[in-house]
Order: sequence, then C-alpha cells, then structure tokens
Amino acid sequence: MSQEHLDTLLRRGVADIIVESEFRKRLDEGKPLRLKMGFDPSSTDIHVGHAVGLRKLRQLQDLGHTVVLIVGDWTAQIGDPSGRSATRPTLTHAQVVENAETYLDQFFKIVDRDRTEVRWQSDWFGPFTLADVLKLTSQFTVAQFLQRDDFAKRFADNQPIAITELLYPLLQAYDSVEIQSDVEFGGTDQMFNLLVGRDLQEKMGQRPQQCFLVPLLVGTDGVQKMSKSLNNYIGIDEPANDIFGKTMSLPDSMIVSFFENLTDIPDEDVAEIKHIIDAQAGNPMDIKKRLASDLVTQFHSAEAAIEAQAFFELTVQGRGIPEDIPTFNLSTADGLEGKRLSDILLEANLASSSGEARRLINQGAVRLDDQPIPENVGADTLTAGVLRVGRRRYLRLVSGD
RNA sequence: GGAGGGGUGGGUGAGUGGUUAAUACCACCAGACUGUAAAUCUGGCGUCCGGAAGGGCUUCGCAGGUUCGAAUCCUGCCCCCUCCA
Repeated sequence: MSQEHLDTLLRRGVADIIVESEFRKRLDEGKPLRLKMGFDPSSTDIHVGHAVGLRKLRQLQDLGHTVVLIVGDWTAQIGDPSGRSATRPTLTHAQVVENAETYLDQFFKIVDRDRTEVRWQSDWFGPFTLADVLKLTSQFTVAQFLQRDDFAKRFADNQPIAITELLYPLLQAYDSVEIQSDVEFGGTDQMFNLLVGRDLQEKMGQRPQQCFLVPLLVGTDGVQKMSKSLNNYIGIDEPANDIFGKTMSLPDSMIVSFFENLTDIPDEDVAEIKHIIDAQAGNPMDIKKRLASDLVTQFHSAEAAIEAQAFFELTVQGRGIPEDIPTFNLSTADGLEGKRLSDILLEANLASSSGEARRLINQGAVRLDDQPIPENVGADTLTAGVLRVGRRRYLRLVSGD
C-alpha cells in the first residue's frame, strides 16, 4: 500500500489518533492489530454517523487487521440504577441477545465478518468479585476523573455525578485489558474513556492501546450531532428510497462533510465540490444526488441507487406517481358505509391518527389524481385513482375485484 | 440529620380556583416559493365522534379529598435538585 493511501486513510474521517506516531509504528510491525470497538446493546440501529468509524474499521481490516467487537451485555443488564439516564435502561438477557443480533446484521454491512471477533462482556464481568472491583478502582483517583469534560463541568456546576457513572469508564477500560486491545475506536466524545483504557493497560503491564477518534457527524438538521433520539439520522438499514430522500434533504452546509466522512471519492473531488458550493458555481442539488447515490450504493447496491434516484426524480421532482404503491379496494367487503376519507387514510397508514388525517385534508394535502380534496368527504364518493398525501405518501384506490 | 426549591403536552418553560386542551419559544407535520437546501410566508400540532356547528374522553409526578367547578386549595405518597451538618 502506498504511503499516500495510508495518509488518506488516517486523515479522512478521522478526528484524532492518540498517539499517531505510535499507531503508525504498530502498523509497520506487520502483525494483525486488535481493533477494539464496543457497543451498548440498549440501542440497535446503526446510522451513517456510526458508519464513519465502522468504515475506518473496514479499511483497516482490508489491511489485515482484526476487529474485536465487544457486546456490552453485562452493563446493559445493570443499566443505570440511578435512573438518571434514559439512555441506560436495564435490559433482560433475552433483550440483549435480540438487540445484539439486530446490531450485528447491520454492523456486518460495513465491517468484514471474517476478520471480526465478537466478545461478550459478561464473560469476564460475570465472575468479577467486589475485590476485583476495588482493585480496579484503586488504580485511579477522583481528580483524574474530574479531568473528563462533562464530569468537570457538572462538578463545577454542582450537578450530581453518580458513583456508577465513574465506574463505567473503568469497566470499559478493563475491556481493553481483557481483549488485549491495540487500538480502540470511538467518537471524539469517547476520548476520556479511551484514554482510561490506555492508562489501565499500562498499569497492568500491557502495551497501551492507541486511541482512534472519529468525528461526530452532524445530523440531517445540520445543527446537532446525528442521533436517533433527535430524529435527525439516516439509518443504514433504511430502504434505499429513504436513504436517498433523506440525503437530498440535507442542508447544503453538510454536503462536504458527508463526502469527506462517508465516501471514498478522491480528495480532489471533495475539494472541487467544496469549491462549487462556496462559489455557487453549480446547483448543489446535483452534488447531493451524487452523495445520495454513493450512500445507497454502500448500504444497498449500485442498482438500488439507480432505482432510488429514478424514484426520487419521478416522485419528488416530477411529482409523478410511482408504480409500486399500496392499493385499497373501494369495493372491499368491509363496506364503506359511514366511512369517510379520513378513515381510509388512517386504515392505510397514510396518517397516524384520525385527527391528523382531518388536518391533512383541511390543509389541502390530500389529492386524488392531482385534484385536491379539501373536505373530509364520504368514502363512497371516492373514485378509483391515486390518492396522494403530502408529497410522498400514496395509495392506489381501485374498485371491483 | 436540618433548611429550602422543584416535578406542566416531544423539549425549554408560562400559568396559583372558572374566560385553560392549557401563553410563548423550539422541534415536528402540511401548504406556498424552491433544489425534498437555506431564508421567508400560511395553517396545524392530545384523542375520539361529527359534513359542519359542536360534543365526548383523557392530560399538568401518583393516590385520595374540598368545591357547582382544581394544573391551581388540602392530605398522604413517590421522585429530583440545592445549601448546611
């Protein structure tokens, strides 16, 4: 591999590598490195924000290295007993197993299964004793932990910090010892935790891991970091049309960052795109189509990307009707007696409540063959045709058998 | 152990007996304009019935109570935060 290729690999989609020179030395040793990545099975959906780091894992796997994925099953079953954090619910063993399966299916869309070792945290924490815990805690001081940004801030603001919260970084650090990690991956918000792992390994006589930090991708709102709870994410498991559509709705300000972090297009192309956008030398929409197509190709296939683009151009841009849409039979045996348009929208999942259905109708968002239906008419006055709600919800009304 | 502050709709946060399904802002949804961008404008935003007018039901930590009427008053409980020890 060329030096240039390696440089790109260690720069694009990378926030920081601690310590980069040591990391490069290890790469030169010629032995497969153990790349540690942890996940909390309380959430299962992988979005493109996570993909930034997973893509790095894959690129390094392609150089012969091994990913060690740690399923945080033990901590997930403890949860956060203080109940402060909704993001640490307590899960049962069955839930953890189910979530892990869901997660792995998505994980291996990006990461190479054959070069991955999956380890369950309870293998080593299950038999842990209180004595072990105390030994672990004795390696660190409170002052050291107060260096972590959010702890420092909360401490200064007289906000509570639960003792368990101090323990989590220690447990994560011990994972590194257990699997003899060479490099741990995480977002920049994980820096402190990764560094604790590094320290602990050294204290326990191991060679300290390097910390590979990837940037936190900003979500589709263009403001906050991408996360499921903020509903500003693009899931890698979503249908091709959704990935394409969501990408098209990105603010212009996000385009360059997405290309940088989520695609392998050449650096020169990224620079070119940045120039076009800054200088307003072209329509950003066309550039976003390229981005959307690239993402769909990664998470589905090249064919799916072509279809998704066609779908987008037909429906959103051309306001046309796609072929493959759900149908609703007007002469169904259920009978339309007493039913109204709003009931049909609800039954066909075009609205989430009858209140919403009425609202949409009143706002002129419902059309039958392009003719607005401004009133909640009786279902029996509807004729065969295509019912459209907003821009992208459709229902084909048919009559007869 | 003691003192004080607080729990309101997805979020922030008004509201101290009726005009409050609950101000405002954010988020979100739909429409217009567009490039499913931004900005802007318009409408909406618990839920059910009703073509509509309108009417049910549920909601202000939980459970009771006072009252014609309670997010607002009383009692008990749960939870959170701060300060002092």
